[in-house]
Amino acid sequence: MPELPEVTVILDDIRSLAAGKEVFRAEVFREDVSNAGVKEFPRRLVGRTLQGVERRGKILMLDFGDVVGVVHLVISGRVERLSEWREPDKEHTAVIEFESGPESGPVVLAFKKLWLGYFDLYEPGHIEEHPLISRLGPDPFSREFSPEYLRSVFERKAAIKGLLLDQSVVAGLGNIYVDEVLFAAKVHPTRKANTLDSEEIKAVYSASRDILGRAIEMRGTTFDSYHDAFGESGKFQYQLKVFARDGESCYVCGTEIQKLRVAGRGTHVCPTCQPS
DNA sequence: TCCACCCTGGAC
DNA sequence: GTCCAGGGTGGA
Repeated sequence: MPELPEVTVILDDIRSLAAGKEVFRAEVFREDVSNAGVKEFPRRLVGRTLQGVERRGKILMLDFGDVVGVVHLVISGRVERLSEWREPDKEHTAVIEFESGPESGPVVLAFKKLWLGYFDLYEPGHIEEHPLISRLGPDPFSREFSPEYLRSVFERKAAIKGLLLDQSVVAGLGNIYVDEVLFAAKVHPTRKANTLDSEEIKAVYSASRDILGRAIEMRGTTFDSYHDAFGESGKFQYQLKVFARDGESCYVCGTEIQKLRVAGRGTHVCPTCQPS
């Protein structure tokens, strides 16, 4: 479940492995993996050089000069370095081989399990045509993201959890980190956003930056599917206070962590620390 | 504002 | 064999 921290780590890996390298071979497994389709995908990438990488919310942006790869890993997607080229298949949904360096062998990156995800190609000037990117809210680490901003978007009676998951409100939070942020801010996920006082809004703001920042430092949260491009696990799962801890006791007060459904998502909460 | 749907593997 | 999780979309 790659959210902002995991995507950040993956991008760092891709940058260090492949930035400045030319694409030697590129293929997708199936027509629906990319908006370019099976035939056009290689035609538009081979021979181009990866100029740089960037993150927009949970989306990976790979800058190939005349072409931009827009990759969304959604839930199960991951990126892994392979030791050699292999044809894409159901598991290795998209595979890109970069040229060999003078001292290193070829760099082969597999974009795995893009089952609900995709590896779209856009022309640089047309990225905003992407339906999600055009609607993304501010990045949690941007200046735009502030307590004042949150106050303005919280003037709705929707559940706070649903709003924080909404990428047009904040770009990059997903189910794990929203639960953790709300616990840290001592706000119950079902609270109507417009009932938060300014202290609580500030707490949500600070917790978002703090938790995401620490998760990046620990190279993300690893459950079943996420590993970085070097196959390493993140360490933030050891810092989780509520997520996946239902039935266990709260580290702060000892109350049993509950699991409920909010905004259609499994949601973890300490009923004492986060009164509803 | 809510919810079924998309895809797949894994849990029962 | 059935059911569910997960992010995002599109229709009710």
